[in-house]
Amino acid sequence: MLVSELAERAGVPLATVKYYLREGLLPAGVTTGPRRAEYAEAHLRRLRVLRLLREVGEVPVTSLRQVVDALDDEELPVHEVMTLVADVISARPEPENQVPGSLDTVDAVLAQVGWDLVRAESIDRQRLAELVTLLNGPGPLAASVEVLGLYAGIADQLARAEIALVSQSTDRAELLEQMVTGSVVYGQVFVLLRQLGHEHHHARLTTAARRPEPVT
Amino acid sequence: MLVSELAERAGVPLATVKYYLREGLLPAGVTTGPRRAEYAEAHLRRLRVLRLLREVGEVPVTSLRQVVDALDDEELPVHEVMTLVADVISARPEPENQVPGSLDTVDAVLAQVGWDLVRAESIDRQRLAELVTLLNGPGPLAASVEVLGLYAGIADQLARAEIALVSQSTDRAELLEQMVTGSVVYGQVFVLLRQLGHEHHHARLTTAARRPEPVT
DNA sequence: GGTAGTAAGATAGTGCTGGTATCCACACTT
DNA sequence: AAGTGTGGATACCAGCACTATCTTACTACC
Repeated sequence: MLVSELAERAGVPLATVKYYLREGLLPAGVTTGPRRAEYAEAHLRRLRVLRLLREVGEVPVTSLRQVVDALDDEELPVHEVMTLVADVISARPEPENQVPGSLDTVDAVLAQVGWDLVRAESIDRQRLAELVTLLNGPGPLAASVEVLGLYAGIADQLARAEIALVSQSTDRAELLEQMVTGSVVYGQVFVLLRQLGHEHHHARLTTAARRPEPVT
Repeated sequence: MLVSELAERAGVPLATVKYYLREGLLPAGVTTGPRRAEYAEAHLRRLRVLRLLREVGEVPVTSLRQVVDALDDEELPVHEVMTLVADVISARPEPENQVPGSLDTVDAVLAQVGWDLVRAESIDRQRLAELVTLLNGPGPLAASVEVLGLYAGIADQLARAEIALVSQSTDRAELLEQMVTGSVVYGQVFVLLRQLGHEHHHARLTTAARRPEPVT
C-alpha cells in the first residue's frame, strides 16, 4: 500500500498523513525505492487510532507522540502502557495550585470504594484534587466526601463492567489499541448518555406538576 | 466594584475581563461617569461561571455567548435553558455523516432505559449516533444495543442521583448557575473517577496471577 | 488648583495549534 | 517518451483566546 492509498482508506487527507509521518506519529513505510515506500495494515490501524484519539478524544498531537511511544515500547507491560496513556491524556499545561485538604478528600473517597491500587502520582488523582479545590472555592457548589463517594460508587460499577468487557483479546498491540480507543470513545459515549439522562429526568421533574407520573 | 477589582476578585487578568466585556459575555457595568463604571456581585458570579465553563468544560468562547444569552433570557423556563445549554456544549463544527442504522440503535437504547422525554433534535442524540457509526465502522470495536444499554443503565443511575441533588434552590439565576456549572464540573469529576477505577481494576486484574485476591 | 494615578474604550498584535500548500527531482506506469 | 504520482522538505495559513498598547479624561490627594 502506498501513502495515497493509506490516506484514502483511512479517510484522511494526504497532507495530514504526511504531517503525521513528519511528527513521528506514524512509522515510515519500508522504502522499496528512492521515491517509493510500502505501508502495511498496521499503519492503517495506527492511523485510525490516531484519528479517533484526535477527533473524539481531542488529544493534542504532542500527546499523541507520547501515546505511540508507549504503544510501541514492547518492553512495557500492558498495564503500564495504560496508566501512562491515562496520564498523558489527562495532563493539562498548567497544573493549578490547590488547597491542601483537597488531596485528602480525594484519598478518602478512593479509600471508600476500595481503590487501593491507584498510584499516588496518577495525574487523574491530582486533577481530581484540583477540581475539588475549585468546587470548594467561592461559588454555589461544594464537594463533600459523601457526594463524591456517590459518584465514585457509580464510577466503580462502570469501570468494573468495562474491564470485564475487554479481557479476551490475545495480541498485545491489538489489545492495547482496543483498550485505548475504547476508553476514549466509550468515555465520550457515557458522557453523552449522562446528558441525555439529565434531559429526560429533568423534563420529568418539571412536567411532574402538570401530569404527575409514577416514580419507578 | 470597578473592573480592576472584579478581575482581581475572580482571579482573571484585567485584559481578559475587558475581552469578555467586548464579546458581550459580561454585561457592562452601570456607568457612573464618562470613564467610570460600577460592577455588582452578579458580574462576579457570572465571570466565575464563565471561567469554569472555559477551563473545566473547555467550552469555546463563541459558545459561551449562546449560553449567557440563554441564561439572561428571563422568558425561558429553566428546563429549556438546560437543553439549550446542553446542545451548545455538545455541538461540533462538523457534524459527520453517519450510517443510517445508528440513530435506530441509539433510539433502541433510549427506549430500553425509558428515556422517552429526550427531544428528537437533541444534539447529544445525534452525536451519540455519530459515535455509534464510528464504533461500528472499520476497527476493533463494536457497539451493540446490549453494550450501550449497559452504559445507559449506569448513566441513568447517575443522572437520577444528580437531579436529586440539585432541586432545592429557589432563585432562577442561582439555580441555573448551579446546574450549568455542576453539570460541567461534576461531569469532569466523573470522567476522572472512571479513569481511576480503570486503573485500580486493571491493576487488580494484572496482578491477579501473582497474588489472587478475593473478588468482592 | 495642580498633579499623579487609573478608568474606560478602542485597535492592533501575539503565540500556539493543527494542519495545508507548494515545490522539487525523480521513478514507475503505459 | 509522456504523464502521473512519490517521498521529502519548507513555507504558509486560519482560528482561537487572549494580551498589549494607546488615547482620553476623570478622580482623589495634596
